[in-house]
Amino acid sequence: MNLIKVTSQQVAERAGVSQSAVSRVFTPGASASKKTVKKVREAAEELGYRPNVLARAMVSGKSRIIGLVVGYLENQFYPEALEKLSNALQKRGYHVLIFLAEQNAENIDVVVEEILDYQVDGIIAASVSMSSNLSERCRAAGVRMVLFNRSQDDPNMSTVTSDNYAGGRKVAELLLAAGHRKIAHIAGWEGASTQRDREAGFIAALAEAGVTLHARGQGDFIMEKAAEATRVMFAADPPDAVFVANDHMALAVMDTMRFELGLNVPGDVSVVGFDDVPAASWPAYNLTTVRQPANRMVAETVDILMNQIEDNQSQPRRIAIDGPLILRGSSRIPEGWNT
Amino acid sequence: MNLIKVTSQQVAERAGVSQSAVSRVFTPGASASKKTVKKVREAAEELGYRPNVLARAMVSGKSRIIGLVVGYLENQFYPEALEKLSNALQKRGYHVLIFLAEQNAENIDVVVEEILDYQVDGIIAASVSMSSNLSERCRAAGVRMVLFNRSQDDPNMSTVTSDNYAGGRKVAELLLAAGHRKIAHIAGWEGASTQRDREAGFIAALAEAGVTLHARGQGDFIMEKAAEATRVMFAADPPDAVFVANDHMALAVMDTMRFELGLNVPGDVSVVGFDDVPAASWPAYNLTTVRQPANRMVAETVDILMNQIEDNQSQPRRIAIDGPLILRGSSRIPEGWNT
DNA sequence: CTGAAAGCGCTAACAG
DNA sequence: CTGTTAGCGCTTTCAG
Repeated sequence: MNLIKVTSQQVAERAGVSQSAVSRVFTPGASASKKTVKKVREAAEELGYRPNVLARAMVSGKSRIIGLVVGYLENQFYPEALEKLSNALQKRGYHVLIFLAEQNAENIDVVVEEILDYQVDGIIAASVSMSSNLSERCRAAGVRMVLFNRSQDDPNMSTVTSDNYAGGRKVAELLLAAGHRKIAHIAGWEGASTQRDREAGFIAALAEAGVTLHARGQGDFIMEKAAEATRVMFAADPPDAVFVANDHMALAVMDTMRFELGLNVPGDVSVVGFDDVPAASWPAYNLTTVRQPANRMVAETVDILMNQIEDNQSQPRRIAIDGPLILRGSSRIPEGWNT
Repeated sequence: MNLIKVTSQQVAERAGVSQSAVSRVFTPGASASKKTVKKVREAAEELGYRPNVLARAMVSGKSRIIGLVVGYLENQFYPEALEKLSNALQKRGYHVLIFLAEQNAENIDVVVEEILDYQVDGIIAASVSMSSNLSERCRAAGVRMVLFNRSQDDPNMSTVTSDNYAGGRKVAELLLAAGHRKIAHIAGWEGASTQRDREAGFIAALAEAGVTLHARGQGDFIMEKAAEATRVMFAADPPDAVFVANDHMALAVMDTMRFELGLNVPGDVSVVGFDDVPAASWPAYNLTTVRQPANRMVAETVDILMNQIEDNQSQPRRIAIDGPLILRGSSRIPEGWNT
């Protein structure tokens, strides 16, 4: 049917035109007469020609590759986000070079360098922290970056998150309204802005009601650690409500309560998570949570990145999208709340 | 700290050597004197030079990019596999260009062409079916492909799966040994080899014991469809055991049984899945299942692909790795089985 | 509108 | 071991 590799030169010969004519036909926004286009398209079709993206990237300086750095995929929020991001980017003619980086500062440096080696047009870093050093490195290389679901103080860096602070507040308000007063928190990894913001909002709203945290455990976004924190917490003075920093941990927390500690959720204790991952709505958990609006987060992320790539003047943006509280069965329902 | 883009030429000038000397220093298995190496490395360090992978790919014909096609990420088996694949490949100096393809024949053609445009060295197709037409196209382009967790009759195509037939048998043997006789199956998408093989093994082992399928539902690997199939199945003559074609559906099946139909699992009905995804071991489900040995599947996949890339003579291989039955609490335990 | 020519940044012979 | 010389396949001036 065709040769191993067909070049524009070969198409040109067959079509009886110059090689640059072929290039023009395949370059969006170039000029060629109808006749030329026809001849070239036919020849290309016959030969099974497709432009070599790498060669194009070399000369144009645009690879149409986006580097995507992801911390880990165990938390269902990330596969979902990855899928949406990749689709949105594909739709715009970009493709995704994926890099999995352990949450380790050494490593992330290496990863970013490797990404840069591919002359990517931009980088999306999901749930990874970036030293300003590194972001500086990218800027020097002319590569734009946006942080997804992670914020950073550096005002030069674009970030897209849900409004974690407001989300934390909503959880506190719900728990308070439901009459809880012995309210505990199981925290995620402290290095994450999501953790800090969620907890800050949560604590602030509690404080406004004159309530202080009854207990606090450290789960680091890891299921097993969250389970252990739960055991410890309930071995001491048990709370009557627990806000877990994300759904992923909350699932483990609920399992521990029910199957190890023999507790009834929400009868003995209310549990609220954050993210609204698919498993949160599974009947076995039916977890009350704050939804992170993944679709809108993805849309914003891609928009910002495209703007930065296409318009060099475009300023960094920092966006926090409000996410709704999803009231389900793992928490006591306050009287008079319209569910 | 450094310029926008540093070329080997600039390093050469600074180091006082030729551009090709610089290239040699950065080309594994090239020869350069200690002195040259030192001078070049220093100059490169000072300038922040890193070779342009794309340019290297163009001339060498090797991009060190692997195209990875994935159907969908909702089933937890795939994020896990993706993570392991990507890590294994990174370890060998390759990187992953990821493509999400709906399970749609039209679409997959487009996706493969796009992948080819990037001059990838190989393709891994996870849970996607490939027309022999397409695989022919890849071969013509000199690109090797291996199918992950999906088999195909085409003997020219390398495939890596778990031993789905044997797995199906194991499930039947377990259910039979536990005394079940009204045994049902909720199937996945019929287009998938995994579905066909699992069911074939299952049915064969039942038949050997003189047992025929009590009922059969169609879930297409989709949670909601599996739930609906469960409702229909129990509205008729209820089975006392159900083999669900994968864990992802089995979770929904269990939830439907327990929370909608008020059934006790495994008291009223045993449920067995396939894959051993993380959620299968969560206490809320505690699902008996057949494990797909992801680590070994990934290792084999990468091995085969690397062999094909490095040794052009290398023949296609077709591998099915045996996976153990993981006995948990969602199924009745046969007397005398050592759990 | 079109062809000729000049590279993009790098590797791979080829002489020395 | 090292520098010189060709390109890899393509886009992009530049004349015409």
